[in-house]
Amino acid sequence: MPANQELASTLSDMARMMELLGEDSFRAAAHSRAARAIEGLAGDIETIAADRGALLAIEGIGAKMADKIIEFCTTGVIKEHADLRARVPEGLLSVLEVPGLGPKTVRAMWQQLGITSRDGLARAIEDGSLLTLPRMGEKAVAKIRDALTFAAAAGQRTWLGKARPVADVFIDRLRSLAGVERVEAAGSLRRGRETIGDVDILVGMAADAPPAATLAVGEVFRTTPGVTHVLAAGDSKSSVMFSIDASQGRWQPTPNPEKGESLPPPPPGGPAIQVDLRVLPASVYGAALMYFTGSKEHNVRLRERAIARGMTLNEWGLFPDTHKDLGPPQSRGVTPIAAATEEDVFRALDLPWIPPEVREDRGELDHPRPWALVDLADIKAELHAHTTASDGVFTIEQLAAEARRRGFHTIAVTDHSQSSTIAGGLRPDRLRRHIDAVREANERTEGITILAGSEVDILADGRLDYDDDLLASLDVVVASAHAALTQDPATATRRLLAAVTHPLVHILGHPTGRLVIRRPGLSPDMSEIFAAAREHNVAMEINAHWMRLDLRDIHVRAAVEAGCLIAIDCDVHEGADFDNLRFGVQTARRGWVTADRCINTWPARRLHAWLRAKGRGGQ
DNA sequence: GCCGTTTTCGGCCCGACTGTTTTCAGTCG
Repeated sequence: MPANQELASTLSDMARMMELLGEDSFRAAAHSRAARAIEGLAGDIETIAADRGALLAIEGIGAKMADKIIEFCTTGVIKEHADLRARVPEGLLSVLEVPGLGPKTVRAMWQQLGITSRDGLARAIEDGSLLTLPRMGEKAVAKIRDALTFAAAAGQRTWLGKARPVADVFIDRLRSLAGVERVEAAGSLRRGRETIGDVDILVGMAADAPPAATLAVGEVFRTTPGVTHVLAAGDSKSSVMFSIDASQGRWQPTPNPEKGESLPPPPPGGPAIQVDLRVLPASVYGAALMYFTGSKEHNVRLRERAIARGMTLNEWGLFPDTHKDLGPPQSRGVTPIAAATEEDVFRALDLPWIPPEVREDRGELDHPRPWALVDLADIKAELHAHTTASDGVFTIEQLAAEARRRGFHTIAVTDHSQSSTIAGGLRPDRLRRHIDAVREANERTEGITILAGSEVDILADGRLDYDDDLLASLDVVVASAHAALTQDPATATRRLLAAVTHPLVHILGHPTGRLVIRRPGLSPDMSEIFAAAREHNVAMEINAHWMRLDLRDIHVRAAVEAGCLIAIDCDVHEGADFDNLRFGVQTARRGWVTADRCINTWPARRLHAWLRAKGRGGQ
């Protein structure tokens, strides 16, 4: 595990153990906050920690936390973490992950009943001893039993590309119901995070809609085909489990039984994701949408800002006082300053509308206004696509026709190189013939430019998979690492630097080779890679496939700050891959990419000139 | 444990919902 991630997870574990031990909750929260801050860093924590001042400059990290981080970076452990682990049973943290169980309840289970694992909890349910806990009745126990059954699925996050279609099923179904004015997905899905915990659907009802219409929305929601279980069914709030397709496309794991490998068992009831519904008046939709879009940390910042201006912000609107001792303002008849639209609420807080993707408490409230992030409609070129020559399903012409249909002015044919044998990589002679075929197709085709390229392997030692003469005959060179993805960071850094500094490389394809949830990939020193990419005028790819999303959001942000160009590519193998573009664009937006910074938005003339300049003494 | 256009000490976001209770504790987002 990369050091940043390991430190973040250590601090996060410490926070949860402190909660279980009943220690000061603000102290625990401070550790959680520090963990998040570390997770959001693009730079290597071990480098940063060499300068104590740099650590202290990170928001949420003070003197004591800095010492713990330095201790981690120099010794590999934090003594306090070990002390906490000695006091908290191993399996207790997994009990805390069961939905609906919080630190207070789990602590009571542990202290009063000796429960230290999910198995122990299940036994206490069956023998009835759980009922002896204070405030624990039949219904509460039934809920926990249910949650335990679904914990395997519910505790797991899933891929953005798996969750989005689920949201669309519900949105399409609810949109046309009587009284429904607005339907949208909120939460991490709207923010475009690479993994999704549950899907949040928000429905805004017209002012004249009768109460029955609201109830009908809930009913239709809960009876949607694909719903396997109803978790909650209130008037304005419902939760269900919805079955999802577990396939992982061309990355489907293929275990080798001879080596004793097997797939993990599916969770009981099959793979599923939780979907939550909230129904509210359209007159407060904006405030509610902000609230349910989050992130939680972003919301906290906004509320603090509201308080500093003598106002209160909640999901019902922005209110002109802070008398919280008198009860919620909306139930005291106080008229909100703003509530109907997000724009209204932001404006009343002296802010421009903030795109959902950047609402992560990473400085977005201090951004010089207004926001002008790259948009889906800005993308006019696809620079990474495969044909039947290697492992794609389209011929050159079919690929070009599909790209033209989607409004692109340029499509680059970049089949695999010889070392990617499993993917049907092209030997040099085949590539030469393929280049000729692409050029001929380009001559015959109207309305789009077809470029001859290659996705050339970066070999383990940093050499490219074709010689320079062959590479120089291509219009586009995407250099990608496909093998040896478990190299140590220093070796990986040298390897990728060799590719980025190669004079004929245009784009560094899926730079780390990570797969979301599945595989960590390389962990080179990204700041070195970005500095070299800027100097050598190489674009860093955001691979739009939801399994990859590589570069990831925080690296995109660092690349932008380093002055790099960004490419957003679908890595097309089949038609559906074009549809992943929205995930790539969302990831770019999460990294604060403007349209001008993204080469896929450039007009044909500018893009083609940039490509030609490489390797011919230009730039 | 962090942090400061109210504060270097004393705060730290806010409301809905649920299930348990006769006024509230815990969890969630």
